[in-house]
Formats: sequence, C-alpha cells, structure tokens
Amino acid sequence: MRVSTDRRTLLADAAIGVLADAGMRGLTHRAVDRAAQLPPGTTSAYYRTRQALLTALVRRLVALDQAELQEIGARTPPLRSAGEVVRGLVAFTAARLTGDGRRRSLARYACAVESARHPELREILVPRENLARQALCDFLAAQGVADPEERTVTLLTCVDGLVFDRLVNGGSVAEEELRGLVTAALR
Amino acid sequence: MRVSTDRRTLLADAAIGVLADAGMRGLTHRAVDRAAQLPPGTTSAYYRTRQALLTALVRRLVALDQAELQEIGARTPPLRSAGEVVRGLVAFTAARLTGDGRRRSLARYACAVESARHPELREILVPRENLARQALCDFLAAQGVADPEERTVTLLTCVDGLVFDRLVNGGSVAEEELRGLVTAALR
DNA sequence: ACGGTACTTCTACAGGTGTAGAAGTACCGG
DNA sequence: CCGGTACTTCTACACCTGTAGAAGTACCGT
Repeated sequence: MRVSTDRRTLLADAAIGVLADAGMRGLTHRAVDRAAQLPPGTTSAYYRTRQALLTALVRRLVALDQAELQEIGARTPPLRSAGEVVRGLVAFTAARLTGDGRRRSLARYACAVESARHPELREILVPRENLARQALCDFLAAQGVADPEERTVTLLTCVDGLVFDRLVNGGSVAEEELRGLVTAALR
Repeated sequence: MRVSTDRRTLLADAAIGVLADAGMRGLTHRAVDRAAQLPPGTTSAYYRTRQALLTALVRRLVALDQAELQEIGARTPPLRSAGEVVRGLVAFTAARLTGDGRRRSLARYACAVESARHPELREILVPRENLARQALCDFLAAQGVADPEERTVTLLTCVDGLVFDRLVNGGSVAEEELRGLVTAALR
C-alpha cells in the first residue's frame, strides 16, 4: 500500500480554493476536480464522501496556518515593546487579507461557521499552540500581566474579529486599532 | 395586487432557521417549506430563485437585528460610566449566544461569509445606524474620545469577534474581556 | 350568484451531486 | 517478459435542487 499523499494534499489545497471562491455550496467533488485540473472523478476516488473531503480540507487548512505561525514565531526575536507587537500584528493581519492569505481566510471562516454544527470539525480547528502565539504570550507575561494565556486568547480573538470584518467589508486593520487592543491586553 | 406580506415574512423567518440549523448547503426551497410547515413548492412560488430567497432572508435578518438594537437603545438611559457600558455589552453578547439569538447569530455569520463574495448581500448587511450604537457612540464622545464613530466601529467589531468565537467554541463573553475592550476604546 | 383576480398548491423536468464500482494503466519483483 | 498490485480514470445511477408553469381555490365587487 503505497499511498500517494501528494495527490491527496493537492486535492485538499484545491478544495480550499474552491471553498474560498464558491462557498460551502460550491464545494463539490466535481468542482475540486476542475480546480485541481484533474480528470472528473478523481476527488471522489480519493475522498469518497463529502464529509471526508471537508475533513481533509480543514486538516490541510490548519496545517498551513500552523506552519505559517510557527515560521512567524521562529523568525521573531522576543518581543520587547508594545510597538513591536503592534507591528507584528499589522503584518499578520495584512497577510490574512490579501492574495492567497485572503482566500485561506475566507475558507477558514466558512469552516468555522460550519464547525459550530460539527464537533468533529471544531476539534480539528481548535486553536493550537504555536511559536507566534507563544511569543505574544511571553511578551504579556514579561510585562507583568496576570493571566497572559487568557489575555492572549482574547486579544487574538478580537484581532480575528477585525480581520473578519475587513475580509467582508474591505479595508485593512489599522495600526491604531491594534494599538488599542494591545494596550487593553497590557492594562 | 394584494401582496400577502405575511407569507413572505414567515418564509424568510423559516429560512433563517434553516440556515442556522443546516448551513448554506442545507438552505433549499424544499427545506424552507418543511421548516415553515407549508406545502412543498410554497417557497419556490414566493421566491422563485434561490438568490431571491437568500436576499429576503438577509433583509429579514437585518430587520430583526435592527429592531432589537433600536429597542435596546430606546430603553437605555444615556450611558454614564464604563461599568454601565460593560453591563450592557454583557447582556447584548449573552442574548446573541443563547436561544433564538444564537440561531440568528449563526445565520448572520453565515451570511457575512457569503457576502464577502456577493456585493448585493453586503450592501444589505452593512452596519446601520441605530439607537444602541448611537448610545455607545454618545458615551465615547461624552468621555472626550477624539474619534467616537471610529472607536465605536472598532469596539463593536471586536465584540463581534468574541461572539463569533463563543458561538463556535462555546462559553460566554466574560465581563472582564469586555471591560478591557471598553477601556481600550476610552484610552 | 358569479366572473375574475390573486393567491395557493401541484407537477414536471433538466440539470447537478454524492457515491459506488468497473475498466484501464503503470510499474515493480521476479 | 510477465503477472500482480496499487493507483487512476471512467461510467453508472439514485437522489436532490432550482425553476417553470399548470391546476386548483378563495374571495371580492357587482
């Protein structure tokens, strides 16, 4: 049994694109075939049920996000000032709102909505530890914040809210807005 | 031409329920018929295209939200302290996370995601003036905040982010979190 | 009472969708 | 060279969906 993990990943990536471009309703086996430029029936062969396809999509999405966040965290020196944190968040939000990051964000929020009804998806989507998050948490702890973990969660959830809004209504997340949130986290 | 606006509203309400319970993929003419307990074909007769159904759904959703916010604003005396604002937001978020408010929230976020791809929906969903929002904005202005409108938008967007998170992952929005956001808005 | 109008219900149908399994192809060990 | 295994592609089909229009029903003014 030599599993061609490449094909499966390719299809999962294509599925993310389809979800971003056509929504949950447009996410079908055949649409993924077309997006991946593979013969019709391919997606159905690798992910026989739609549920399997969606699960693979979500797993891939989380893997991509996690890889990105690990990378950001890895190349970020320990955060020393609120200004540095704000700059980091500006870059982060911008990446989620443009180009490929935007499509992934669209897919992510669509999955998040879906996961409210599907515990098995929620389990995969649940926020995980990663170096970027850790860097932020460490910063809050170093600044003497009492509950750095909780504050990190709240801060990132609010940032997510801003990203979601801009994703839908356009525009970008302003430095000013992020400064406010970071200040609140430090309060 | 005597239009039975009742039937249309009834169907739009049923559609909101279907969307909340079954997602965008489950939102079909026949599913709305069933949810409304009306003979099959009814929804299709009143909203011939799916697009028409979705548009009516979104309009109804906005009307319900707007009515709720006007009512909240109308019975709220002018806000005098951050504590009052926080209490108001606690009640507001709780209402969006339980019972019927929860279902409406699920539908709203699903529509928001959809509207990222559909300008005509976005136009209907765009945040509107209402008495509750006005009360918050007035409070910020009275506290000497420079850009009360912008701060109001940012604050409510962050609150929306918190609600979205709890909607998916469970739990409620803590007073502590809201206090942080309000403090940030006043900063 | 009755004809007409507007509303309601039913039926049809051309696609699309999920899923299964058959047919085809490539490639490795011998 | 060849048989077999695993991967790939094709085909089938039952069901669902969007949409149209016909048939049926209620109710109003006259």
